[in-house]
Amino acid sequence: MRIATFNANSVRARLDIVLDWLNKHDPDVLCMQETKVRDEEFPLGPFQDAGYHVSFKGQKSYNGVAIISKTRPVKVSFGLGGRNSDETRLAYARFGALHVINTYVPQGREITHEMYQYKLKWFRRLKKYFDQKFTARMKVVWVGDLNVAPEAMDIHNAVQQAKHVCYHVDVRRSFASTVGWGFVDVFRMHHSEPGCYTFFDYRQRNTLKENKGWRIDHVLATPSLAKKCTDSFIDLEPRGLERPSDHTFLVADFAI
DNA sequence: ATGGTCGGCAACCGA
Repeated sequence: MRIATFNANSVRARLDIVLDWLNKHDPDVLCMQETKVRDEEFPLGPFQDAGYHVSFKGQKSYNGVAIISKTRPVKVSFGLGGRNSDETRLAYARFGALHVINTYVPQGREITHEMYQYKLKWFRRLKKYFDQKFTARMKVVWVGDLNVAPEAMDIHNAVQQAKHVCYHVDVRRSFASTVGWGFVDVFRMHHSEPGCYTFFDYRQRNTLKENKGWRIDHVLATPSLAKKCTDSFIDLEPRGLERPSDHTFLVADFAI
């Protein structure tokens, strides 16, 4: 079972990249974030033609999540629940005993911005969501653009980023608390080396060439599932293409 | 400190 995640930054603009990638890497599940499209305009046909089922929730211009899968999920839902459920930031799908949660965590904008507080709160709400819906003994996988570099080794220039909304000590604590609900970072499980990144800012030059990136996309699995993770890797290739996304594809393989 | 580049969408906002 291959599970992958990709922040598309517009599923329509990256459609060819995603379809080519599906064809090449043959994942069972691909979670996408920032699809940036209303549901009625989602390019469903091309995915169906490629043999995939798609569960999606989007809006105009911003956010939007999709779970692309070879089999039809038993159950699908969107959002954290409650007020400001953020349905275009969280997608859930169950495949048999496997529970997949795909999130596009709020970026936070600035440390002083109210969206940063919203981001910290989002991690608390998400932990509660896990508490209410699952137990850490179940096979749960949480993937997506989580907008947090958990450790210094997850950014090329950590010392300069102490006040960045994706690395500040408070956001790392919030993230760690939610991870502490019962998740294992399966990418780190297979890669202890530094210099592994999933995001390369294209507002700056040569970030990919000089490997100046951030590891802010993640695959996190509960222990019983993590135990079955045979490999995880980052595919940098889409960054080298003509119309790259700033994010890469992150893959995890499970012997289930 | 600033600006750099994208995508959506039609002026800027978000990243």
